[in-house]
Amino acid sequence: MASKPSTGEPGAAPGSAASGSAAPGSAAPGSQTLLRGLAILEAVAGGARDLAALSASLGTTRSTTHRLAAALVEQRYLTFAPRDGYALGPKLLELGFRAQQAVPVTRVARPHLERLSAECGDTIHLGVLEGDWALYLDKLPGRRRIEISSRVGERQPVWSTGLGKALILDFDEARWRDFYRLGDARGGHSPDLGTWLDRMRSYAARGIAYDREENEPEVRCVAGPIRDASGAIVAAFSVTSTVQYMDEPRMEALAETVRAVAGGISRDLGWAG
Amino acid sequence: MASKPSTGEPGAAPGSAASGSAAPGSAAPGSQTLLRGLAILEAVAGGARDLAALSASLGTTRSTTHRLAAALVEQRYLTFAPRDGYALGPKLLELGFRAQQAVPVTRVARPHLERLSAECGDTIHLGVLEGDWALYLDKLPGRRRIEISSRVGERQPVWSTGLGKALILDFDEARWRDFYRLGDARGGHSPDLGTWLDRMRSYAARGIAYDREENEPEVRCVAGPIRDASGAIVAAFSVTSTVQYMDEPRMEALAETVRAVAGGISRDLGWAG
DNA sequence: CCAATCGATCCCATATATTGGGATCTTGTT
DNA sequence: AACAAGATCCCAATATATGGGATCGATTGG
Repeated sequence: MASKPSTGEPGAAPGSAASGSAAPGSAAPGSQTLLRGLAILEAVAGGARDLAALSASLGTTRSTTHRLAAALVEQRYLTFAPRDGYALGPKLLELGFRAQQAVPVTRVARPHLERLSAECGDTIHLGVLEGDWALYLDKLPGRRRIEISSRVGERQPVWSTGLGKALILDFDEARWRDFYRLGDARGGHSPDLGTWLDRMRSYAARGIAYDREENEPEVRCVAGPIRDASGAIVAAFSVTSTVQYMDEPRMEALAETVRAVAGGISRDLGWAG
Repeated sequence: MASKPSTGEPGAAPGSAASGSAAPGSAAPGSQTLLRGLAILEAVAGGARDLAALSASLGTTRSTTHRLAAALVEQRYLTFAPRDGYALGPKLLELGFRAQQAVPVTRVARPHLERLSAECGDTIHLGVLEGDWALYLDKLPGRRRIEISSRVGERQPVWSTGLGKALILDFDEARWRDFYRLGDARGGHSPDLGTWLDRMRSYAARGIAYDREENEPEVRCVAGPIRDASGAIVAAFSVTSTVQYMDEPRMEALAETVRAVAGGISRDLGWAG
């Protein structure tokens, strides 16, 4: 029955509506004890403090719950303080930190972006904020005959690209202005400050950034922010094409897709949203 | 079933060795499956990539190992990629981050330490006393090309690190001796007891602890204690670098900075000093 | 000050979830 | 094309986890 538990994540089709809660029917035979132990971890993460709360949360008796919790405490996955009850333990700090180091954004994002690329056929970029610039880390060419002139390792101004704008979506207006001013130094701005800020506000509200030929004529893109476990934006990706493939309706449709993919990558980075 | 009745550790794990995970005499009955699952997590953290390595590492058959690993993958504690094998999963990132947030000191200290990090560019650690050990709760890498080998969630001996010494600055000499003796059990002390106590006295008087290559050659640090509303030392942080960036004059200068930052954090915790 | 209460910890016979040997399948290699 | 390496699946035997209840320690209230 198991469909394809192969590649890390199910994900399947875009717009996975399904709830995130554990599906009761999900097959996981032969690991009840382990699964219950992990459930305790998540119950504690979710705020459970004492045995009663844990027992209720996973539907086991006090004895069982206690035994499992005790094992987790002994292994330092949980801590237990007589007054305050259970809390997440140092081992989780350690493993979480290791996981963070071992997992570059590029590798995590790759499969997601490849799926997206196969689906939409446009050029996709992945990038991070480096100083005052947007740095391109990865690029998936896409199937269109047109070529987007950009290279991995290249830097682009933040204020003018969709990807750049997605990277600074969470910043406050003062910092937005700073980034806009960086453009003044080198060549003209397309939109004036007021217009640009208005757009940024709307992008921030929607959680998606657009680029409607503001940077180069004929070139449009939709970009989404990628968040880590802390919720901070650590990277962004953009879907780019020429205006002939990117009319307004399609941009709207893409926005949903981009949001979904961005969420998927973020979750793989530990984002809980 | 002529399985090995020994629940202990068979051979040494491949790759990185010597995690202190296996509790010596402590038997945790009634949670074998859970314990084995956790062992898999740590084996992967220690570098195990494929089923064979995992099986060897915890002494179970392929079937069992696979079933547990599959459960962990399904719960997103691990990821599995056909080519690369197993790796730590996003759930660990999430729980690790939550664990960090759950410790109030970490949250309060963060902004202060980030400011300090931006200013000095060295590696900064935050830690607390857990039993007889200094437990690292947070780490800010710093901008130097050198890398300090330490991990969040890791434990270090108190007597040998600047951070550890800062944590016990308020203790009396009897307890200082106790901590010094803990070092005897495992390997040699750099300074003899008398010298060490002399230094501790001077550190206590100044309210700052140093580490002048006592723990590792080339590595120096300056550490300050963090106090809560009661005035008790509840945490400490250290600024670490190699000797080339840390000559005597700079250590003196840093002492003032560290004292100031430590005071700032302490005040945020309700300290009135 | 003692009784009542709440929660954690421990014990043990029973039922059940887990185990591991091997068959099978998938994927990459010679 | 056949091989090899590793992952995945299946099933009977039994070691393993389960939970009801007793115990213990601490906190609250009368």
